[in-house]
Amino acid sequence: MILSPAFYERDTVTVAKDLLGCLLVHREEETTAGWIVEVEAYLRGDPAAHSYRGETKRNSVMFGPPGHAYVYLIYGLHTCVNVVTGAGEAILIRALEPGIGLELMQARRGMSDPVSLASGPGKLTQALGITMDQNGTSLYDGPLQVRSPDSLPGRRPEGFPGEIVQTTRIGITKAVDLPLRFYLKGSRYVSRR
DNA sequence: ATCAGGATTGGCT
DNA sequence: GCCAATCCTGATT
Repeated sequence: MILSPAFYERDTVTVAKDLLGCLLVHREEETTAGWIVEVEAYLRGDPAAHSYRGETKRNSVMFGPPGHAYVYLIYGLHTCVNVVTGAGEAILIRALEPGIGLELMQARRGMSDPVSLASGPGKLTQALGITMDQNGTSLYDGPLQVRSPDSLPGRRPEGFPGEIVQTTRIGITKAVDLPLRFYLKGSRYVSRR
C-alpha cells in the first residue's frame, strides 16, 4: 500500500530508517520499482544540506509539504531523488534493489547486472526514469510512489527485516562526521560497504 | 556578467 | 586509485 502523508510527518531520521525496505515505484506506460536499501538524512542546521543557506529556487521543494519528491541535477549529468519531510529536511535515496520492470531498467541503464542497476543515487533515477519533471511531485498521489515493504506478495529485499547499519554520509565535503547514512545490513545492492 | 563547485558515475591505470 | 564529463546554481564582482 501507498505510504500516507502522516508517514512523512515525523522525525526525519525516523522516517529515513523506516524507508528502508519500502518500495519506490514509478508508474508509466510500464512500471519500474525497487526496494529502498540505502538512504541519507539531510537536516536543519546541517551544512551539507541544500537547505542550509535558506530557501532558494532550487531547494524550495525541501521547504514544501512532507511526502513530496525533491529532485536535483548533480555534476550536470545525474539526477538524485529525495523524500521531503518538511522544514528544509529531506532524505536522499541512495540505492535500490531492483523489484519490478527489470528489463526496462536494464535497457535504460545499458547494462544487465542487477547489482549495479540501481546501487547509487544517480543510477536508480536513471533505472526508474526519474527526471527533473518529478521535482515537487507527491509520493502518495501520483505516478512516483513509495509503498510499504509488503507491497509485492511473497517478495522481500535482501536483509529485510533485519539490522540497520549507520555510517557517515558519502560524497559530501561538509559535516562529514555526522552519522546520517543508513542501509540494510547484508544487502548486496547498497552503493558501498 | 562571471565563476567555482557539486548529496556521481564509469572508464582507465 | 585517479580523473574527466557536463551544466546548473548560488555567490561574488
